[in-house]
Amino acid sequence: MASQSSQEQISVWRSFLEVHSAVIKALEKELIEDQSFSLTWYDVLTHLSEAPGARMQHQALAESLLLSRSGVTRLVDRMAEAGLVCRESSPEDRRVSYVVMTQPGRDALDRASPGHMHGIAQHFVRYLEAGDVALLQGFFSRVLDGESGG
Amino acid sequence: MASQSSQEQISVWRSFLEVHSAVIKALEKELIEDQSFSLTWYDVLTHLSEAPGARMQHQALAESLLLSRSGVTRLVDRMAEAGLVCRESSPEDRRVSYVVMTQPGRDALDRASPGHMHGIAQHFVRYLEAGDVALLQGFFSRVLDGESGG
DNA sequence: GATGAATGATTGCCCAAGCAACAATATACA
DNA sequence: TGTATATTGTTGCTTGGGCAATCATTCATC
Repeated sequence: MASQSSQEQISVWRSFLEVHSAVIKALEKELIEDQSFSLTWYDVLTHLSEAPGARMQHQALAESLLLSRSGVTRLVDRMAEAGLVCRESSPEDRRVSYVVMTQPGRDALDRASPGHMHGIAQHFVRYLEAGDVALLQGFFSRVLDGESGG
Repeated sequence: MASQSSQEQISVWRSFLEVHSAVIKALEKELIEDQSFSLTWYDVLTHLSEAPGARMQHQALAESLLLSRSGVTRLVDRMAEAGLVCRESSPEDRRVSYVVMTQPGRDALDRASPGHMHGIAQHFVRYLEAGDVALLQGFFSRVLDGESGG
């Protein structure tokens, strides 16, 4: 499309960054105030809850969370210490260890979820107008398709 | 608008996060490979270059960069050590110290800028289709207006 | 089957950033 | 004028995350 970026297009990019920062900060703050855990922890729990058996390999979790493997190792350490997840080693492949959501983890997610959804609605979704959803989703999908392949 | 978030709206939010992560990572990688400095440094230089006299107070810089004051102190320490900026204390208010872009800083920005602009075009702007710019800018502006005020 | 390459997770080390406490200075107001 | 309050920047401490090296295990090839 645009081989040279107009000022307006750069401006969209900058606004994108500002929106990200502002909304993330608001959501993180609320989540910590309400549940005393971070957006990252929430993300882990969400991904686990959507995975079959509420269990995922470290590797897969790292990819989903867009984090490095070592980051995930440490993250899981902390969450395990807090009792929200535990590790289980695979009998088939003794290198892999699964991260499994515990009942307290499930409870924590259930407690946090309504508030967080409300936060997303409040700080982001409510600014969407008719037609925005489809268009934004289209744009984001194109970016993700294009970027994942290189 | 939507007081309860549909699945599609949440999905937009998630895609937003993924796009941010993917694009930031790509840009950061390129910038570091090409110029061996980070997106944050680039941001500092950009903001300084747009400020009158290429100088800003720490405070103002922190607000622009969406960073904490202490973060900026340390950031400026590193950039000053690299020679890209320097500090100047204000004669009017002896508490404030200005961050001023040096000539090497200007040069670094000039060297980095074309590549970075190209990166933004490549990883973000080129996925914009006709009509996207206005709509995205509208949405982002509404979010920023709404969020800055509370 | 043995041996070299690939893969999964962990560890050591480092960096960047936030919070809270602080020092220096400026402002308000009594 | 003098004292309380606010503001600016810095510092100590902690945290979260990345990269590269490592260990254990599995796969591939011979």
